[in-house]
Amino acid sequence: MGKKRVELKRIQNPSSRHATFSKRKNGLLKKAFELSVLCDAEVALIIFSETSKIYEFASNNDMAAILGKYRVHEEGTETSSPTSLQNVKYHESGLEKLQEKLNALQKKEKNLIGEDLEVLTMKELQRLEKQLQIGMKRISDRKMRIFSQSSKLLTHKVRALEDENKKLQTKIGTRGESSTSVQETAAVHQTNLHLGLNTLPNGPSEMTGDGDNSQIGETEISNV
Amino acid sequence: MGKKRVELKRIQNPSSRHATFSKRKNGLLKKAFELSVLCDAEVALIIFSETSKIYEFASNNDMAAILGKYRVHEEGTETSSPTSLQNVKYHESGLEKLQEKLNALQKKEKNLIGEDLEVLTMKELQRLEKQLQIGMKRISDRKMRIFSQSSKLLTHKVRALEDENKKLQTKIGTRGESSTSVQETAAVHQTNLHLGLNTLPNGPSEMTGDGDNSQIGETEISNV
DNA sequence: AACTATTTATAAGA
DNA sequence: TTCTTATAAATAGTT
Repeated sequence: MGKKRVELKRIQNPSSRHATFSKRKNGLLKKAFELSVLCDAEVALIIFSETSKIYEFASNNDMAAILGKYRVHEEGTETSSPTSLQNVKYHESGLEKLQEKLNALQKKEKNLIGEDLEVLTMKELQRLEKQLQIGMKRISDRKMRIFSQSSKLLTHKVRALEDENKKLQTKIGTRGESSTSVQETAAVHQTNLHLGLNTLPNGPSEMTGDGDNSQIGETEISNV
Repeated sequence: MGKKRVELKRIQNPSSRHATFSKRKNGLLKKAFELSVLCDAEVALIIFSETSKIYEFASNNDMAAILGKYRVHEEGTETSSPTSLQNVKYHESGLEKLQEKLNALQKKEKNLIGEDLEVLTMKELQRLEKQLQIGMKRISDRKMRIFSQSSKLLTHKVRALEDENKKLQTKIGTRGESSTSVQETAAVHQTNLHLGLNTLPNGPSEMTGDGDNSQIGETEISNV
């Protein structure tokens, strides 16, 4: 519900993702509360942000009660056998699922760094390659931004120093020789920066582009 | 959001209360799902109707994981804390450490696909880039190997067929016309293979080369 | 369950 | 974060 229809997938831009999270989290909490009041329902809502910050709502302000009730209901649903005490612990704690998750992630990561590729199909390899290209592009962009920022800072510093120098010179009444030396210093900085960029394995814009270079703008750069 | 503004209190009329419950419950579940997808957040939502019918949503379809994480967070909040049975279980099972491992891995993976780069230093970015390049190279090699292998197989097949065909021809005593047809068949196979290579997003040899393509030799290829 | 008139939520931008 | 505004969504009342 905004100025544009939004696609149902992870919002790529981190800052707008966080902004949206903040807004929608509040909306969700509000609606959970409303449902509990209007319809006299028991509602428990737990939200973890990307950074694992927690937000919660529990009708009647009693999370424990609802979670307890939930567990009872789950027991009725369970298909599993009369598990041993060990197994109960294992299952209840969610260790099993976590372990699986971890394994999956480890496999994925290995693939990303080019290991254990033997089991992958051609299609999967293509997908992986694309993913890596996107990663490379983003890293390259990020590096560019850092360079831009440091270049900006240096330029500012140089200008400030130049100004101050001029003032000092007029104050003292000495003129001529040192003025050029300052400008040379600035030139050296710029040259070094430029060389640094050129030695990068890939120029930021030469990647197999998905056309999304628009992020590199003045405003973004200032966010470094 | 309807024809009339609604007061925030229990809806008195039972049937409209139930109707509203049904509608809003669906809305809430939908929005919980959306938040989890759009913002990559972990969301758990449990709803009990007046009649204690249960409705639930858990991001990643893993309620246990979120409730587990919730318990851990609560621990940090608790003023008193002769840890509950649940908490003891959590620690005993080593879930906490696993959780940490998982978090670390997730961060790493995000970096690999070019997300959350903001916190990284230039040095880390460089290292990451190198890692990705290695991954790309290995994937490229792997693709080459698969192609080589399939090409080899086809060549063998073609030769075998050619041989058999010749034998059959001499046996029957028919000569001349079909001999060329066999060679045409072989040519078609080769052409298809070549086209297949060309339709790839990136030709195997056009990668951002660091010049080290020497590993792809006959001996290596036969190890596929 | 479907239909709309309205209210709400929220995306984008400052 | 918070505010504003344009617009998309949710949903109250009704059939």
